[in-house]
Amino acid sequence: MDEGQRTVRPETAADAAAHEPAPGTGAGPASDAASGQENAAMRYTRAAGRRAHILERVQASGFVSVADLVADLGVSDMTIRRDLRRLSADGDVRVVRGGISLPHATLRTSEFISRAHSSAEAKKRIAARAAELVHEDDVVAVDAGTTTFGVVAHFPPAFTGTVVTHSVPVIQQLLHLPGARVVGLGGELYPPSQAFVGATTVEQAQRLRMRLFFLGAAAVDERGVYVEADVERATKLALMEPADEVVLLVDAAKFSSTAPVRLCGLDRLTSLVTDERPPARVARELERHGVHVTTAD
Amino acid sequence: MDEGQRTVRPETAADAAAHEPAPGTGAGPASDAASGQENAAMRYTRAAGRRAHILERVQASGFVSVADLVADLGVSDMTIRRDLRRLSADGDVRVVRGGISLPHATLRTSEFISRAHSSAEAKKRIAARAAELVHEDDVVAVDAGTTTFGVVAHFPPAFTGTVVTHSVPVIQQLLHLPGARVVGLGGELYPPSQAFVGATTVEQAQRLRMRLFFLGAAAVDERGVYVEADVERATKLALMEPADEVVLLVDAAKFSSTAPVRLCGLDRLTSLVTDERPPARVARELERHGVHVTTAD
DNA sequence: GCAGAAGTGTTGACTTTCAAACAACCTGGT
DNA sequence: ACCAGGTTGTTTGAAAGTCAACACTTCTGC
Repeated sequence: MDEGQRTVRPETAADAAAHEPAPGTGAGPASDAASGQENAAMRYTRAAGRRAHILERVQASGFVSVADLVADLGVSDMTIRRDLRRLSADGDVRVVRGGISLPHATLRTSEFISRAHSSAEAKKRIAARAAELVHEDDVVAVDAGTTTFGVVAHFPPAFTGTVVTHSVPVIQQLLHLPGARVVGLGGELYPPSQAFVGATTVEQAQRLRMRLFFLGAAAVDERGVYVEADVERATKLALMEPADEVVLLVDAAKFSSTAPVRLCGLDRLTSLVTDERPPARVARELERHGVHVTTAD
Repeated sequence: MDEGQRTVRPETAADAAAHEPAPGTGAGPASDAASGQENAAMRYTRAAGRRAHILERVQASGFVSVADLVADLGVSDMTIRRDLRRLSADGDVRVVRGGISLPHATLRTSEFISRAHSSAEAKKRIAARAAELVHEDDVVAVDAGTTTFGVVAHFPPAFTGTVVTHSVPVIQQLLHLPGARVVGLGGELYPPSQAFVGATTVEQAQRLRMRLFFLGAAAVDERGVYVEADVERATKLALMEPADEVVLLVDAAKFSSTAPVRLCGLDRLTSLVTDERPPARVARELERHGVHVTTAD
């Protein structure tokens, strides 16, 4: 480093000439420096625009570093830092070492997603494998639940089909799949599964038809599939009915769990995706009903 | 600092005795050191538990610093850092200087909320003032839109009523209002407003009744209220119909905007909350129809 | 015009974080 | 007992981020 003083200072084209008009006033973004045509009138409106850009950045990705902003906006790190301090005083962002993140309140993707990490590894593998069943132009329904939630994240990036769901986290996730058409089922929010349930939900489901339904459950044994509550049962059944294929996603723990409400028998399933081979008795029964079992390892 | 060597090392109770059993093995969280009873069998299962805790933290708040985790978990910064590297390799978090944040994909509260900051100050004030109209045990509907979105954040913390909405961001926000009963209207997702619209949505709205409806709009003049698209119009009308009071929330910019679709006349409004006094012609017309105008300053 | 206000860039000293290398330690198997 | 493999704490030097003070430029109001 010949002129290497310290760290992240911006280096626009006006670098060779050390003390030129460039320093002193914000030289503007790199593009300006190159084109050289800059309206003097807009110079001092820039601070506000910069802060807007910073907010966009942090809200888009949850965190931006000072260095990134310096590169983006073509101003010095000190200027960025002063903007940050101001934004933080307004409560819009939280300043942390090296950059900013969203303030506590804004974010909170909620306990739901954190629960999704209880057996994160297994669920991730299951979800990835299940997502392989989805065609780019497909009509699929996605159940509420942590495992099924993961499937959406593994959808093909070029997905242009339709997704039906009553799960709030799934809807939220789908906002970022630009090509997808999303049909949401309304109803009353049932907090334990963060999904809409009730008569209205069932009614809406009955009007639909889809090729695939990714089903979640609380427990599975050789006699059938079980869930935690009756309200869940009604909604799940309503979504199974109009689906050509029902794919059950469960991690291995579900084979040794119990849950109070019986959803249906194993004969209602088309396939099952899990992370370990099911116990012998369950496996035998699955085979008897022609359920296709996929083990994601 | 008498023993001040460097930085953030943990300082449990076993601090005075320099080279004791404590260093070398993870001494466990501070509580363990105090109670002293620790099961030897679980010692080396701790790494996984630590990583789970870290995930919870970051998912709860969007960012955690290494220093925080050191204090929380009572291990050295290097250990934390090693955990972080591993989590980041799994794609669960993003390591940034000083800590971790959620990875790009997980978060993305989307452009929507960032748009909410276009005239952030004004909208925040409007939202706060409008939220004062809400009783603790109330039935209110919330329209899609950046301004109306803000209202939910200002609901009384002890709110135990019912909220009806077709807006995804609003639903998401309501997940964190534990007392609230949430009725979501399903339908087809309309990306520009991140809300559900269509015949199904309208139909569901027609079955409801609420005391208050917080309405958003793209433009207002003395002849009425305007929105951007026809699909929005149908949904908004369907929510106005069953509401005892219709409260329109608009920032002052909307008085000088134009939008192509006429929603309704000013006579359909009960109140209007804005940040600057409306232009004379609009104000006169509002008064003529008995619309109560609140200016949030 | 001119003085003050506001916005920036620069410098230099300081603090915090990072990573590699090593040593100490636990656990499980032979 | 002892060794291999994994986990943790410590040291150390380098890299990165932070802050206050100062100098300069442009804008605003008089």
